[in-house]
Amino acid sequence: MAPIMSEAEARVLQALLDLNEATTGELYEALSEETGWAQPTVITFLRRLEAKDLVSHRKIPGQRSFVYSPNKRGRSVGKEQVRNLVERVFGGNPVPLVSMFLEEQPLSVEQLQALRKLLDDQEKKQGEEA
Amino acid sequence: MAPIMSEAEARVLQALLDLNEATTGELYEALSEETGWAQPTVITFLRRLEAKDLVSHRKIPGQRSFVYSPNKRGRSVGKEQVRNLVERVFGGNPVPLVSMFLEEQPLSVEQLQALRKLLDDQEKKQGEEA
DNA sequence: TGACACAATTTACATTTGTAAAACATAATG
DNA sequence: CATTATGTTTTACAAATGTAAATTGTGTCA
Repeated sequence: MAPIMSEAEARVLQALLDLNEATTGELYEALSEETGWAQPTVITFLRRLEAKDLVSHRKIPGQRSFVYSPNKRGRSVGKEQVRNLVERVFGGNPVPLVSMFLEEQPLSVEQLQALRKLLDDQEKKQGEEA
Repeated sequence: MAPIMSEAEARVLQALLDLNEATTGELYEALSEETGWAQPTVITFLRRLEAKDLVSHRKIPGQRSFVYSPNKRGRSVGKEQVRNLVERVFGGNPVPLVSMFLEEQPLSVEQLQALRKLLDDQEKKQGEEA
C-alpha cells in the first residue's frame, strides 16, 4: 500500500519526461533552481527511480555523466497516480473532477472546444456499437 | 515539499468523509476489512490527521469513544491534492485528463450528458461577460 | 604524467510513514 | 467494589523519504 514513488522522485521523473532524456547535469540544472537540491540529491532520486524500474541510465562513450531516460512504466506512472487519486477522491467519476476545474477558473475557448470534441467522438463510437 | 498527508492518512480521512462524522470504532469497522488495520493503528492516523489540522475530535458525555469529524481543510484537501497532481502530470490542463478517462472506459450516457451541461453552462457564463 | 575538474558512489542522518504491542483509563456489570 | 470490556495513550521499531557531505573515480589539460 506504499505509494509508487515519493513527491521528490516524482519531481525528478517529471523533469526527465519534459526533457525526454537527459544527463544528470542537465537534470540538476533543470531542478536546482526551484528545489535548491544539490547534484548528489538529484542523483539519489534517479537511483531510487531506477530501483523502481521507472527510469534507466546508460553510459555514452567519452562522456563523463550518464544519460537517463524514462522507461515504459515511467512514462505512464503519472497517469496511474492521477487515476488512483481520482478514484479515491471522486470515486472515479470524472464529472465532479471537471466541475472542480470549472469552478476554479474558466477554461479557454480552445479547451472547451477540445472537450466537446472528445465527447462527440465518444458518443459517435457508442452509437456505432448499437 | 513534503506531501500534505500520507496514503494511509488519506484512507482514513476518506472514510471519515464518507461517514461525515464517526467514532473511532465506526472508522475501525469501516476500514479494518480492506486494510487489516488494528484499532490503535486507525487511532494513530486520526491523531496524525489532527496534528495536521485536518480533523478534530470531541467527547460525547457518557460515551467512551471519541467522535471525529473532518474540518474545513480536511473537506477540501482531496481536491487540493488532485489539483496538484494534475498540475504536475498534465500541466493543469483538464483536456488530456478527460481524454485519459475516455481511453480507459467509455462514460455512461448520464456522465456524458452531465459533462455537456457543465460545458454549456460555462460557455453561457462566458457569453454574459462580453 | 600530475594535478585539476567534475561526476558518481558511499555513507550518514534526521524525519515521516506504517504498524501495532503493551500499558493505561474508565465505564459497565455482577 | 472487583472484574471485565472496551477504548486511549505510550512506546517501539522497521522502512521509506529528504537531503547532502565526504569520498572515490576518471576524463582533461598543462
